[in-house]
Amino acid sequence: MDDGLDRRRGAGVALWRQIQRVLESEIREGVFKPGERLPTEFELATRFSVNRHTVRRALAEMEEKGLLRVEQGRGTFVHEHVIDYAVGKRTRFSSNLSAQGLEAAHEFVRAEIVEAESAVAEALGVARKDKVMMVDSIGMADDRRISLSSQYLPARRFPDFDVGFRETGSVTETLKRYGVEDYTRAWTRVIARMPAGAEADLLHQPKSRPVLVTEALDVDGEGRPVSFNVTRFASDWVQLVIEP
Amino acid sequence: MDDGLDRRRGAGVALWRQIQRVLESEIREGVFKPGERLPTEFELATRFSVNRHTVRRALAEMEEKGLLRVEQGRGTFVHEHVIDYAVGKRTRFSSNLSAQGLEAAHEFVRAEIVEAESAVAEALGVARKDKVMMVDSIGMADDRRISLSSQYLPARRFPDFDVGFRETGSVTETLKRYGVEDYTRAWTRVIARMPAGAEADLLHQPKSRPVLVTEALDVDGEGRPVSFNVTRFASDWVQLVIEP
DNA sequence: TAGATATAGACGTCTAGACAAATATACAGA
DNA sequence: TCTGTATATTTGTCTAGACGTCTATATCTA
Repeated sequence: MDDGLDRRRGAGVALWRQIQRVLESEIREGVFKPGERLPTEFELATRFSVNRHTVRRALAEMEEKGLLRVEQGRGTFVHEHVIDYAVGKRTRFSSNLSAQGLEAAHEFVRAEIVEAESAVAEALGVARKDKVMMVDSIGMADDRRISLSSQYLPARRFPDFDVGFRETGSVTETLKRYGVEDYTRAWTRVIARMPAGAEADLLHQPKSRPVLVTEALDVDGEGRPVSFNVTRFASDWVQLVIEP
Repeated sequence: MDDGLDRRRGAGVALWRQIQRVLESEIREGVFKPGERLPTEFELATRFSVNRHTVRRALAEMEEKGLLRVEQGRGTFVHEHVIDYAVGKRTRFSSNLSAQGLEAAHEFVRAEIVEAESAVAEALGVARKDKVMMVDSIGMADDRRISLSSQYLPARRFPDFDVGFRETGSVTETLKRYGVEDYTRAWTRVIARMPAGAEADLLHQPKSRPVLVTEALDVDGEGRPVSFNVTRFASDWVQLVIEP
């Protein structure tokens, strides 16, 4: 049976590159659809009559190109639509998603009045141990969990913020109730790291996949800190696009 | 002798990751300097008492991160300074390099009056088979060859352009002799491909390393095409930074 | 019925060896 | 002295096998 490979030595194209080419064209042609699991490494090795390591080399290249998501213990999946999440002056969760035809929602997780620890205090311009409202929520794109946010707001300025947020499901709408008609992004920091167990659980993702973490400050029209946000994005689904 | 590796199974960090970490910190600490060849895979495998494939896995990650240049048959080298070559409205070879503390120069290769073939004719807005001046030159950054350009200019509008170019070594200065006080970039296209044999020779690079090829049109103040450029950049040394 | 445990499935790591391909170097001959 | 050829060096490819690690599913027990 012809597996489409030119096995001659000196043919000039490594077997693993040929396998990559065949699989990439099958993805392009819709044989494997976004989100769908590819045949296992063993199955592909059998199909192409090559060693499993040869197949793994082809899959590794495709993963590097962003075509595949490879998950230990689960399988190899055709990558689905990666969300371009714009981070700029007017970073907005909902408009970021609706611009890409996705339905945005927040799932409230919990809210808590806590004492500001140092990074939070410094960002919000409050004293250490001042009360801040911490609101945890999950960002949904269509039916997928793409982010986990911890939002900190000065408790005195925004009492019962969580109540309004649960009612409106929108940060922007809730802030308006406190007279903050608009806010903008002061700064954003970005790192990548592995999620904590609870984070992975809340994001419905494996512990072995990284999260993209942003720390950001939003300020009101007078430049006063409104909220400090720590957001963990599921990095398989979201890429940040930095707008100057 | 302690090679710095925790070989216990279940230690949680793969051997190849540990090797990568050791080598990366040695590069950071200046044990291996930019441009310098690393010990061979065999030597590293012996040093760390691991299989050569394990070393190759570490080196592959470092290559992917841009830390190393790996050349079949020659060796593995610490990557040197990669030039950020800004491509925007005012793309200029010399200012791109001097902004990074590098000395820019062009080496004239050859000039020839040729008949415009279709891509050139279309870009310059001249008839097929109209005469155009084709000037080949090599772009130098300090003492390194980073680009090979074929520049096409309408021969009637810029007669003997090559003479002025050889005298000034500057496209901008030569164009001023013809009353073109300024020019801007109309469009740029970018692809990557493997070089032809002659291109690799002229760039002093192996045939096995890709080139980044830009096709670009420069226009004068009235929007009239001035030159059409095909530039092959040595992709090991140059990355394009696209400016809107 | 729910939770714990065991098993199966799938990818990840490491070793090992053989041979190919590209480049560098040494040597021979004109 | 220069060119061509042979050899050595170094990375690249492919096979093979064993075992580790993570996840999913099935089964057992309370």
